[in-house]
Amino acid sequence: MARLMIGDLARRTGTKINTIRFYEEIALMPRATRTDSGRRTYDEDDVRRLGFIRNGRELGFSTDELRSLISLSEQPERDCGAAAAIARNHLADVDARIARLLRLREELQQVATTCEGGRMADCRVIDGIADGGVS
Amino acid sequence: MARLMIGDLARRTGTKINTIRFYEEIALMPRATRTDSGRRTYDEDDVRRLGFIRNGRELGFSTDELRSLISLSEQPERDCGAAAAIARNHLADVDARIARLLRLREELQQVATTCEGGRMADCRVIDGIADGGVS
DNA sequence: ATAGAACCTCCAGTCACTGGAGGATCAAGG
DNA sequence: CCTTGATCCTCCAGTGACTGGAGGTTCTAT
Repeated sequence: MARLMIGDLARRTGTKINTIRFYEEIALMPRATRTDSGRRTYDEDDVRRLGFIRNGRELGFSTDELRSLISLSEQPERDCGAAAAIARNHLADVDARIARLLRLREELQQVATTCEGGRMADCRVIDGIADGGVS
Repeated sequence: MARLMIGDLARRTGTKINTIRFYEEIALMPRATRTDSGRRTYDEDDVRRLGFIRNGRELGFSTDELRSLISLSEQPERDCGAAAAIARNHLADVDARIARLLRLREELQQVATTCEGGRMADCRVIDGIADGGVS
């Protein structure tokens, strides 16, 4: 069972070494076992856990959300509804952001096409974004 | 011409007072004119500008992006083509953001809906995030 | 024996705010 | 005129999620 050094774990998961240490500090990763000289060592479970964390972060989950998802997953007998709730909540967030961005997109497009070859004084960019799709 | 106090501007734009002062500090808002006793006063232009900033921020534009858009708009004699180019550029940004969020949404929805009322041991939320959409 | 890679801790900085302490000023009521 | 309470001021510390670097130790290979 070759134990992994922090650099190996970093390469395996595409995570910076400092970030791994940071995750340990905020208890998102468990406290790593150490060699006699004090170096952190890891195993395949750690690779999976860190992989989960990285994916979760990329999907926009906060470290708090990930912490609760992880601790939930460590109680295999518990009901899964809480985990689903966290995901649904996050989904609602994403939906709202998409909706706002679509409105902005429309504004920007209008702005970009009606603003050809005039002077800035007549440029609708600022007003367009100032309205922010709250039209 | 009743001048607005910082609290009025805050209410009008849904911005916290401290945030307005912070925007002044980082030169996103101009240095406010002051009363004799040192209180900041604002007018309708400031309301519009702050509205623009808030909308832009909510839509994911950095303060740097907002600053350049604003400074462009403050050169009324300049050719508007530059602004249109920047607007198109931002449009491309927004398109990319929307596309990314739509992909994210799809994954999240799968994750959130395939997990109804089981045990954590079988929870699809955890697996879904762990897979990170590499499905 | 030694070079250099990889590790360690600790700390400062980033971005975009947010909150609070401690103090000044203003408008209204008594 | 005085007091009360709201509003304002400056300054500073903290947040989340990292990132980077200084200064020092340990491991591995030649």
